[in-house]
Amino acid sequence: MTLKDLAKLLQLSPTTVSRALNGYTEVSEATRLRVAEAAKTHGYQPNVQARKLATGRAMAIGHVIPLSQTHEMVNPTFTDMLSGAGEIYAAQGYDILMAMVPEADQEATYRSMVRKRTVDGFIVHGAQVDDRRIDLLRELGLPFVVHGRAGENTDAYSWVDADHYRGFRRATEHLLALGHRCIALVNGVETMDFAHRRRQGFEAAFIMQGLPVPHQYMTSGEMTEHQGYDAAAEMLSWADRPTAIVTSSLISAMGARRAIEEAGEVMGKTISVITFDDEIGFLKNGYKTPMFSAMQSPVRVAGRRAAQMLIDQIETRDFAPRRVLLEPVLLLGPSCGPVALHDQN
Amino acid sequence: MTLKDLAKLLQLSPTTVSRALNGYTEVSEATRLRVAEAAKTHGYQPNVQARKLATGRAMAIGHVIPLSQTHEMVNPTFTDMLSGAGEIYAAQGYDILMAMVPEADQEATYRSMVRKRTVDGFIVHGAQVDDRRIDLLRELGLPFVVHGRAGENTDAYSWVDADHYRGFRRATEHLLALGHRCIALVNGVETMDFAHRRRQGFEAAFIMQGLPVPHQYMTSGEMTEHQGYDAAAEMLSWADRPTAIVTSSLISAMGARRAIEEAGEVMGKTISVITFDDEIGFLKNGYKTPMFSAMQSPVRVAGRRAAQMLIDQIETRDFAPRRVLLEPVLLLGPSCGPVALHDQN
DNA sequence: GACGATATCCAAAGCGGTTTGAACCTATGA
DNA sequence: TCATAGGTTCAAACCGCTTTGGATATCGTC
Repeated sequence: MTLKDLAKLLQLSPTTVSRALNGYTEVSEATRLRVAEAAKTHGYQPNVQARKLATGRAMAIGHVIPLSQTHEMVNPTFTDMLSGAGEIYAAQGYDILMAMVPEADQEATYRSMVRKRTVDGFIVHGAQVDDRRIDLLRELGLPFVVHGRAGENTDAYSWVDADHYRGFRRATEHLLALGHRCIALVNGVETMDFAHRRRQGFEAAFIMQGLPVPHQYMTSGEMTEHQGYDAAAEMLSWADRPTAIVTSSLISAMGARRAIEEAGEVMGKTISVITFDDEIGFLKNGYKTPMFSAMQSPVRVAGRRAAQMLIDQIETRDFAPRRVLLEPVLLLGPSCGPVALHDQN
Repeated sequence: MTLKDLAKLLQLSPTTVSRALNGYTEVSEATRLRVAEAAKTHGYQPNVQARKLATGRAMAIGHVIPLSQTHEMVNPTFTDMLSGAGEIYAAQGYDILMAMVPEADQEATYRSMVRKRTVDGFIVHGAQVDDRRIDLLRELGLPFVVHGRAGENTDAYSWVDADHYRGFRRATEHLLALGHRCIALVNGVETMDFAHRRRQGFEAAFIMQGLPVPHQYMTSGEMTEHQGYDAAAEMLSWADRPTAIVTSSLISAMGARRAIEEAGEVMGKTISVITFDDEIGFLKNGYKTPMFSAMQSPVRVAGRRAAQMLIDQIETRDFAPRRVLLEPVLLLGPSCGPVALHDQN
């Protein structure tokens, strides 16, 4: 059942039928209804490829996911980000065109998607402090929204990001207020923009109170269980070990907790832990009550916001930069306590 | 730069240029080279929409990811599965069209993708024991490959799956050989086909040795850290507690380990743990040495196999069912030991 | 009654490829 | 020498939709 068939059936021209179905005004209400009804009863479904060819629009959004070169690993937050975005796309008739490619092939992937006209815009994942993709995409001309930011100049493109700086500053201030001074940071890889901002927030908390930044307690790496474990185990073996740990993901926090327990310490009593929590589906911070004190910022929400922002740009053709900064919620759980308790150490 | 432009430039007809680029034989080698060169230097890239319209092929594979109705959560293995498949797609010029939709909307999503001709085939994720999607897809007529299987009748469709039954049987036999008799199973949701098979494997190990199946130690649920923790914590509080635990995912195993340590037990000494490990990127079973004894079956490999299988079917138009059963590797780590040590309990 | 405005509809020309059917050469064999 | 076959190339139709630029009918207005 093509448009032509339907038109013939209705004794109308394809033009009119097309217009009737697409809500143009130059069609009488009567025929519009007639067409709509016929379309429904005959199960007419426009051929998407043909429409794309005619309109030049792809009705699809490109998501190019970087694979970390070292371990071909995908950041687990990506799934939830995408499912958030997917809700919006589904509602507005856009498809998700996905590619998971190593860093090195990214530029080629973007270029090819643009040349092939296979998407109307991009969501950029895994923004680095110094991210060449921003310039590339500006050059390519399609609208895009960055999940995260890339370095200092954040005016020239659209983005949706959590306020990692404030989150980590506030978390650190919270620990300082509890009397902690030896606070460790188990951060993500700091070429990633979000990790860079988190580190700055962590440092700012000390600086603003005139305290020295505890560089000796600051580490960074891929956010795995083992990273948290190794970092915590190492530092807990020191004579001047930290009394509190700030981690960058729930999964590192779980590793840190393991090291803490193995060292015979008690989380929340002798060692405090606070973590960032993206609230991804299969890794909950506790079940009924929270397991860790945490800065929460649901990545699913970021996905929704980014998707809507991009679609708005595509449909209005207004590519002026837009921004959304999401404030993490500071959730107090049982994993933090005052420093006083472990004085005797 | 369209085909027509290129043809004019070369003083050839669009027909010839098209044929030259697509490897038809009715073109002399000389002109083929000339065309190829011109295409490259002028950066000609065929318009995908136009080609799709003309050929009727979409050059895209549909991945419809089910969101668990309860928590809108996505199985974390999916990312790695997809990145495995992505390698194959990229090499063969296929795109990934993705949709994450709640159970309830799945049928509609499949139907719409088929009607809109937007994909050439499907990969089915998250197969259930009783999965209506199989019949639906057979009815829809596009080729598809199931990641996993759906119940007993596995002849009528193509699939790629790990041998969950054998994996769990062998793991359980291993524990039995170590003298364990009170063995717990912390399984996934058993409406999922893989979880169902795992349970059967677990039971078979007992049955084959004439031992009673320890139903009181068998639980199932969403495979989260908390699931592992809760199940282990609960059972360890019993008088006749288990001496070993088989878990369905690394993440549940981590929860179980937490409960074990909190209970003052020592994993691998007083309580043994063995787990299934999909080898997903960000959740490694240990770093240099394994953390858990495990049945390993990399989901990334399953992704590659499934993708290749599907593409073969699409390109040969031979939809006869094909199957790949992947044998899990049994990896012995420090989390398992003989039962003798905890006799005094 | 003529005219412009408005509402409604349509033929035909794209969009950018693929594919069918035929034409044109050139070499081969009778 | 001519028919035949094989190797190359092309014009034109087609895929199914959108959109441009009228055409036609209706209506109010002067």
